[in-house]
This record gives sequence, C-alpha cells and structure tokens, in this order.
Amino acid sequence: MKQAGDFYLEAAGEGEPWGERPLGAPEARALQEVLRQRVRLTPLPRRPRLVGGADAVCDREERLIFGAVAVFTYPELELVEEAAVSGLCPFPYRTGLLSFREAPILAAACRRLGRAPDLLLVDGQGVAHPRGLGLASHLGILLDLPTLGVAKSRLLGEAGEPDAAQGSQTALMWQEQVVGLVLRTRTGVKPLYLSPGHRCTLEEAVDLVMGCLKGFRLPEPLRRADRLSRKLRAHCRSLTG
DNA sequence: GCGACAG
DNA sequence: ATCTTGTCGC
Repeated sequence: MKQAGDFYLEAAGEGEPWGERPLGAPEARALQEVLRQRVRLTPLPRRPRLVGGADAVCDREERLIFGAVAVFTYPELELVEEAAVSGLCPFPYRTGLLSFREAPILAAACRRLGRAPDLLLVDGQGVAHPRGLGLASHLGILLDLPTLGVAKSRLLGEAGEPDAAQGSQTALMWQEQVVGLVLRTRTGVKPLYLSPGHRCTLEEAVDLVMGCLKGFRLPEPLRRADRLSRKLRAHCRSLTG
C-alpha cells in the first residue's frame, strides 16, 4: 500500500478513453454531444466520507502533462492518500475542449488510488459548459464517479457579483438556466465558479466546498492536488534537464 | 467582423 | 495553463 506523500511516474499517454485515433476539434465537440447524454445530476447518496481533488499541469512546451489526485476525509480534512502520473499531452488547449487535454491523465491518477473518493472536486467546470460537458462532467462519466466542478474563473454564463463576505454566492445563469454558482470562499478574494459534474447536485455543492476549506481560497483537496502535480513536474524536470 | 474564452 | 518583479499583508 502506497503512503500519503508518495507519487508515481508512469507513462499515461496511450489508451485515451475516447479511442486510439487522435481527435480533431470538430470530432471532439461531437463526442461531447454524445457523452453529455450520460451526465446525471442526482444527489449524493450520503454525506461523503472521502473527498478528492484533481488537478493537472503541463510543461512549458506543452509536451508533457502531469495529473494528481489527493483524497481527504470529510469533514475532518485529513489526508488519506494521493497519486500522480505523467504522460504525453494528448490535446492542445482549446476553449471548451479542456477535458480532452486533462481528463485522461486525471483518470489515470484516480485509478491509482486504493479507494475511490465519494466525491471528486475537479479544477474546471462541470455542466457550466457550451455543450454541458466540462472537465468535471467528462471525468465523472469516464470514472463513473460523483464529481463537482470547481473553477477559478468563468467559462460562460452571467452572474451578479457576490458580496465580499465569505460564503456569499450568486447564481450562474446561462440560456435561462441555473448552471452553477459563484461562491466567495474567502472574504475579499476572487470567487470560485461551482457547477455539478456528474452524480451530484448544485444544492449540495456549497456546503461541501465550504467544508473543505482550511483558510484558503481553494478547498484543500484541490490545493493538495495542485501542489502534487507541480511537484511531479519539477521532479521530471530534474531528471531531464 | 468583434468580443469572450475553464486550464 | 505559463512567464514574470516587486509588493503588500499576516
């Protein structure tokens, strides 16, 4: 059994969940339209005991990508385990197509976990996406895991500015629908953009994210995953040059 | 054509 | 996302 703090190097550039052939942007968008049919915004069966966070970073040349996941107990917020993997970057960044770049490496990292979390926070949008399939939703479908999108900025939609106080929130509207919410996780800092990914609802999102805070703007599972992915990138840099 | 645009 | 200097606040 791996211990918290360990991380792993592993080639994860092959076997993207959408197939062997490299996808073009039009094909990727078409695939999103198909996969969106599988998104289910149902409540969590119970209060989660394990909450994970998933984040990915690329190297400067956009050749490699590093994905990490960190799992904490909830609501105690004690680190249970974490995993990180590296791979070839499978897709360029394109607005609305982020999941084709990051979902494979994040899925690979999650599969290294000894136990799946009850909820996974993902650094990106859930259904607040042009085709209803942001990174959190796509990853949730791939892993069949409850996911919540926790983005640091807005992709689409309109929302009022939440009050400066911690916990203030406003609805994120798009096409006459509430697709997410804007949440002030710390007094006076830029708010986060939450939207359900898969097998979870917007209503439970606020309490869960607020319950994962430890005095910073980002919830702990995401902070930890961010740190770990960067740590793996630095490690791989030191091996190469 | 113009502006917007997760990471 | 990355690059990048100093700067402000705890």
